[in-house]
Amino acid sequence: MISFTHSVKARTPGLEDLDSVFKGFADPTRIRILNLLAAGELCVCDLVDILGLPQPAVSRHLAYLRKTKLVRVNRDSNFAHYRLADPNSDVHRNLIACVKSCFTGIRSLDSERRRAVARVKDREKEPCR
Amino acid sequence: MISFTHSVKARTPGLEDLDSVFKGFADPTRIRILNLLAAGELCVCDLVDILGLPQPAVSRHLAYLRKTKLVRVNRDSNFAHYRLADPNSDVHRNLIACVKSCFTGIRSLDSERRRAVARVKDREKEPCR
DNA sequence: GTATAACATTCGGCAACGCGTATATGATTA
DNA sequence: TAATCATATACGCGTTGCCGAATGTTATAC
Repeated sequence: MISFTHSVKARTPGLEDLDSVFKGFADPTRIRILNLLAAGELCVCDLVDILGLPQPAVSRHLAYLRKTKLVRVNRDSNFAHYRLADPNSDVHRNLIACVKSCFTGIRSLDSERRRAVARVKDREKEPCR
Repeated sequence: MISFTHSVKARTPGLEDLDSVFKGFADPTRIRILNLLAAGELCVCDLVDILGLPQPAVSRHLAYLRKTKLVRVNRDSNFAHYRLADPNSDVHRNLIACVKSCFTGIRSLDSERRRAVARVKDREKEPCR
């Protein structure tokens, strides 16, 4: 018998799913990344630029976020465009809503988010240089 | 000059606070504990009983949850009664709401919560044997 | 005072994490 | 083909997290 682990809708979420989602949020850098992606789709170079962190650090956290299914990638030739994944549980949905509303008020996140919004807007005109 | 680190209201929350809250949720056992405490106040012996884990394990996770300010204790002679702490940020508030609503539907959590509700009710009549 | 009960803390080991540095891969450009 | 750019992964290392077992602490019971 084949188990369709991809058909998210079919499976009732378990404790492991919850745990995984929260672990995705359990790091300040990843919180910053999720906050930036709340602005829209960004490529790794944008994230590196705004976060001011070494590229491998960002890439590793993105890998972690991919594993926990909190983000998804669009690969366009040699650019990787990341965005928030569509939530697959109530908790996930709630946390994404949290990123988009509750996170405002944390000063460092606010200013970064503004930069992300501007960058997303730029990308609409000129796609990643 | 004295810094009133205790007057929570005064300080605008930072990234570290966010991180701390999420780290509190980043473990399946702690998620289970928070889920149980959503039913009301419980003593350690109740938690040990319902979780079916060794007492030191529960105690250590409770210490962690205290450190992250997600729970608070009432010590009554030789019993320790734990309850969810009053949220001190939007994110915290949102996550507690999440515990009370979004967590329903995870089967293992549901059944444990029912046991917790019953236990809380028992305690109203007969306070911790 | 001794025993016991309810919790908390410590220690030792092991796995997971986060980071810096270096390197690999794959597409693009010269 | 060689060089370069964007991104990912590997390696080594210090840190943190979790667990079981043992021990501490405080209060009640005998």
